Amino acid sequence: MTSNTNNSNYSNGNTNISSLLDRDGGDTNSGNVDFIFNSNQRLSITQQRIALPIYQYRKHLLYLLETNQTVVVVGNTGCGKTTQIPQYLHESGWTDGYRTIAITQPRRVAAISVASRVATEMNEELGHTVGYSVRFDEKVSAEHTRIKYMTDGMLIREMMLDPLLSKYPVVMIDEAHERSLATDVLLGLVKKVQGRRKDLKIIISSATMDAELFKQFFNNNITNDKSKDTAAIISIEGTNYPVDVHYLEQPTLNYLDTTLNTVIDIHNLQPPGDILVFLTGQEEIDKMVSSIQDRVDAQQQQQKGNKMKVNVLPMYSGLSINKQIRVFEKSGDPRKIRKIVVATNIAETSITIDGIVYVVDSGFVKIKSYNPTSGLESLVVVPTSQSSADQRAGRAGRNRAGKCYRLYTQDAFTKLPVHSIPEIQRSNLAPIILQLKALGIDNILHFDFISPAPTISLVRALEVLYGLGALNDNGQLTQPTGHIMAEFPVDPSFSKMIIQSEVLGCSKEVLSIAAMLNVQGIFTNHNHKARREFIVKEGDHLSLLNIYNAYTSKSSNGKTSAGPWCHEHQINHKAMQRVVQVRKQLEAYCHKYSIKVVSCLTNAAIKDATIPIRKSIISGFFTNAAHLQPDGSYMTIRDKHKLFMHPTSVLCSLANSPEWVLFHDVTITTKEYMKDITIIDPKWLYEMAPHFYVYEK
DNA sequence: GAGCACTGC
Repeated sequence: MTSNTNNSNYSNGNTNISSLLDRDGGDTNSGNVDFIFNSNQRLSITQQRIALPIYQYRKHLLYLLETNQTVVVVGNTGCGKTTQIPQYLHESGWTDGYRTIAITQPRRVAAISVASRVATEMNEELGHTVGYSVRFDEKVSAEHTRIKYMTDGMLIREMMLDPLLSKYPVVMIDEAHERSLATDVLLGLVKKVQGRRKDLKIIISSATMDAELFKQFFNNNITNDKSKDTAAIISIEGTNYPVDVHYLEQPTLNYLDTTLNTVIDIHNLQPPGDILVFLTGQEEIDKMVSSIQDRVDAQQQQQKGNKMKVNVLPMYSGLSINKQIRVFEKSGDPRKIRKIVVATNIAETSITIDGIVYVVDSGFVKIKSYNPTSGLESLVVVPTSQSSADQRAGRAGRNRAGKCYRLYTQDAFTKLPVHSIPEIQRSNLAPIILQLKALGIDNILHFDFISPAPTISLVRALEVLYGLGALNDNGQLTQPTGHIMAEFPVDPSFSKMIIQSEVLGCSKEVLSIAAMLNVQGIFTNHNHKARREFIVKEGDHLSLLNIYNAYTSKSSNGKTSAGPWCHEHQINHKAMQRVVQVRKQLEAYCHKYSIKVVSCLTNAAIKDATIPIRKSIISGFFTNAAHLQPDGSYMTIRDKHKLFMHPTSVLCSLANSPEWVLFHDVTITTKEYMKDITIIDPKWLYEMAPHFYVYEK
């Protein structure tokens, strides 16, 4: 992880919110166009661009793109690839004839911020020559936009309208080494397009370790003659400083104790410089933050250790924006106060914190895992991969030479997997299989994924899609149901439930429930207090609807009382605003496909309005039905999996446990818990999913 | 009576 140390373009210490965004292009520090060199000399935009490491490779890169179909660009954050390559292509004629370069990003903030940065560099308004396209937000001009930043999910969606990507002479897939689900799908898709469009150029931006994998995936040369390769790799030297990596001599039994001791040792023995600690989750991090603070306080009271003050801060995505921003603020004079940030993996990929000199790596990460047999997704703590560990270490070398303390032995490091398991190998594949079907990919089992999706996950996904009525007996997309389901920007279970709700006359209510379930972090306290204040005895889905309706009665028609109302009921206002936005988008899709938005509450013919709503939910989530057992637990009907009711469910407060329930999802902690649960009549299962449940007397 | 890594359409 060492690289050249003789570059001089380190920036000054200003930090602001734009540091939230982990971008290359030299702006990781100030986000302003004018960033300041150590000589305090302000440079013109042109001078800044020329100073970026990638500039020296400009000609070579353009040459490789002329002579290859695919170019893999390897370069650290900071080398300028994301902001500069599209401009080089634009300047050298690739966008002539009203053509556009597409650059995909795994995250929406990144797409927007890079587009904004590049527009500024080109002295243009955003949305003219340079634009972006992300969910809920788009700034592009059909006529003028030549460089378009977008999320990878958005480009997949565009392919439904234009399968050959005919607008684009070049597609650049950025941050491909992160191997997100959407990136992996996109890699397979663009390779397929390249087979039909020899003129389509692909640029993959990747970290060092994966470059060869990407090259081989796109290389069409079947001979041994390397001069006939159709893919090439170019390495850009980065701007990172060397990082000294330290390992434990003996493995630790308790990585949390070792983390605490290591942080205190660094603080007492090492020169000024901020510390970044990698742990696995919220609870762990909050505890560690107070332990570190307590230890430092204690030793200062005894007048021992380092007299420097500390500013210990947590960082994880569940934190409110205001608290997240504190991580990027200067703590004060770095000689007098040391900032210690305790973070999840969010600090490995999504954000860059300035001024970090020491990294403490626990060696663990919490990731999503999927069990195709039970169909359940859960979160598990696992050791990191080598590339992940190197990425973490690199966070210490952004401003000057740094140190990384790995809380495991060097031997253990060599035994770690080189790469993390790509998301596609640990996810429920039903949503992406449906999208691929809609893109005309018939033989899913033979789709060319860069890393193969597990066959059992594929089979399970096909089975669920068939059960939902999206695929017919021949595995083809049904008309119009399957096509409509693929278009909706939610998982197929949700789109099925929405389509069904029109038939049952309750689409207005079901849209609200779908939107509520699609937004995270609605409740601001642990026990979900508001659920009980808005309890509906049939269960959580209807209680969520009740909360949504109560919220909109406060927020609609220009009323301004929604904020205080949210605060009073311990509901996250930002999350509710997003619910409204998601619901609006879903309703727009309903109008597009002539799905009537009707209410069952105003329909006098419906005696119990909760019944059509609950039946609609079953039509999408019929796999998640469970039956009460004598010991108070539940057993899934499908594969006899033992589950418990989560204490935040409103059904927990009932005197008697309901016999039959439907749950939205499962979380595995001390036990396996069902979350968002609704009481059902088992007869409805046969009614709504006859192909899945057979009636037995 | 528990507590949720990170994203995206």
